[in-house]
Amino acid sequence: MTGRWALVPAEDGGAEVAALGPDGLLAGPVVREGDLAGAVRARPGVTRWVWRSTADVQPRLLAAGVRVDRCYDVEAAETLLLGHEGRHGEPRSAAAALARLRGGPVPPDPRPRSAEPGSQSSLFEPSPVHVSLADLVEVYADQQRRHDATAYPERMRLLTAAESAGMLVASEMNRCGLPWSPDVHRAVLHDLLGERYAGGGEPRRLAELADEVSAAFGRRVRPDLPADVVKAFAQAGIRVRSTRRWEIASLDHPAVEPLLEYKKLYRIWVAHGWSWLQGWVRDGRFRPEYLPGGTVTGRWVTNGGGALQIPKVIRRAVVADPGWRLVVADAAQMEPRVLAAISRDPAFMEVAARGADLYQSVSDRAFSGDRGQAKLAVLGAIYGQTSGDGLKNLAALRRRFPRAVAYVDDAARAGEEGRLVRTWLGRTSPPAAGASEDAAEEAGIPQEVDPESPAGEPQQWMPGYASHNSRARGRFARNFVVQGSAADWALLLLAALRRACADLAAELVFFQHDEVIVHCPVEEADLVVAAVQEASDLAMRLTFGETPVRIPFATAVVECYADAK
DNA sequence: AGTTTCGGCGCC
DNA sequence: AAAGGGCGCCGAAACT
Repeated sequence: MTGRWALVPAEDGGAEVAALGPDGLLAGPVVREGDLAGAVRARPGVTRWVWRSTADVQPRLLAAGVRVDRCYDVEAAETLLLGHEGRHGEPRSAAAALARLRGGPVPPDPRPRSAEPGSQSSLFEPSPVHVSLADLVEVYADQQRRHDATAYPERMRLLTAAESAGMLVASEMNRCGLPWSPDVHRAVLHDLLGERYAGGGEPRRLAELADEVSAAFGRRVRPDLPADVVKAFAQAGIRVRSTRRWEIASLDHPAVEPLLEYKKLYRIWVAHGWSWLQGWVRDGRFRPEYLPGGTVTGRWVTNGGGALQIPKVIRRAVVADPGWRLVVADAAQMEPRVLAAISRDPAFMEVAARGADLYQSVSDRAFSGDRGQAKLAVLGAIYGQTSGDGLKNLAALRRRFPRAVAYVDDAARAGEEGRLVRTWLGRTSPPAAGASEDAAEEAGIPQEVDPESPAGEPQQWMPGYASHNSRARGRFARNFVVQGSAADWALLLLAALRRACADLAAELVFFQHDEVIVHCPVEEADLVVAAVQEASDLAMRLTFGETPVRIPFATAVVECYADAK
């Protein structure tokens, strides 16, 4: 009852299970069990459960109070392996993987369903094609071989294991939910927006601000309609291209102030107002649906509820249970530190080895103490800044940290040339739209001219210039290797933290790229604070190998999320 | 009438 | 001051 076991749920609530050998193939009989959770509970020695989809199995285990240490999510792994093989668009269901293996017709993936407040199911409906345990094992064994064919098999194995751990964490957080006080939320809304009027229209404060905007223009203007606002400014003799905050803010006009205030509050009202509260918070918990690997870089997304975009003012509503605390832990300068780890730039690693503010350290070495410039330069290198002071700053950064900048420059060049780039563990960028056209154009092959475009305008792909698309792909690839490798690390962090919490009453309740929240009894708070930093250090070693780089956490123990930092 | 895209802004 | 990466969400506008 040790080692890896495969599991396939049955229609009737039971399951089939079987032990796997070192080659990933069946190493014992297929056992039919009447109770899925019971089948797992009865085999505590299993080190890793291999199944089609965590989102399919894990909710049933959690409902029965069964916890597994590790799993291997075949469909998550299929997605990553296909990506590494440069086959991003192909169906990634287990059934599709099996069909590819057997040379049969490949079924398309089920369509993702749309977000539904309060729903608990997985993003994909259950696969329409049942995959038997024997078939699943066949796919799994083949995946093991495909790991060996990657650039760095050990890293790829770590990546699929980490993504699987992320799936476990996500389904546990989906079930647990984030402690949320509807009373506090309503108080915040009332404070900001005023009373609601019957009929669902704008609350009082928004109506007042709309009136102020109209009064300033001398006519009725709807501040939520960009076209109306642009027209109103034009009539006042001010030409604006859009109504974006940065374009409006500097204008000299009495409508500006109430307009900006309106936009700020309007957003809270529509995105996190009373109807959001009604739809997404039940029994004192906000339950978004986390989707690990939902973005191309490996960052998570949430399906519905906007959990990763909770406005700061609304965080007042995130309140620990009585006698419990929220351990809010924020990784300090995660992405620059990850760049240090993946580039192995000696000077940059030295800077990133310290717990002290990284931007300050960089500025001491390269910007005569100007922290702001150092931060702009570092972020510009990671994001691909193309103009302004960024370029000058980048040159200074390059002089002091040549390997770090070269690392992202190389990625940018690969992206511009339409080549794939990978994160440290092997998550692979999708081929960007237009890449093949640009490559052909650079090779001198004429492209079809868009018949809709005006004849007199120069085409974007005129020889001698990297196209707009090409440069955009460069920026994407540049960012991909850093953001994606940071996401690699974050998965390992979560896995380690989950392990630490398993010995406590503490629960992981929130994760947002470089920030985690653990909900725990007040007595456990100190343990959890230490566990976060230990998990960070472990994740760093596991992900990047021996490196002096550290990612320190700024941690606050609070009763309310808004009181952190 | 239903579906897709756009504009704007929230988060990292 | 303006600009660069990744997302989700909402209502309005633009489509089919």
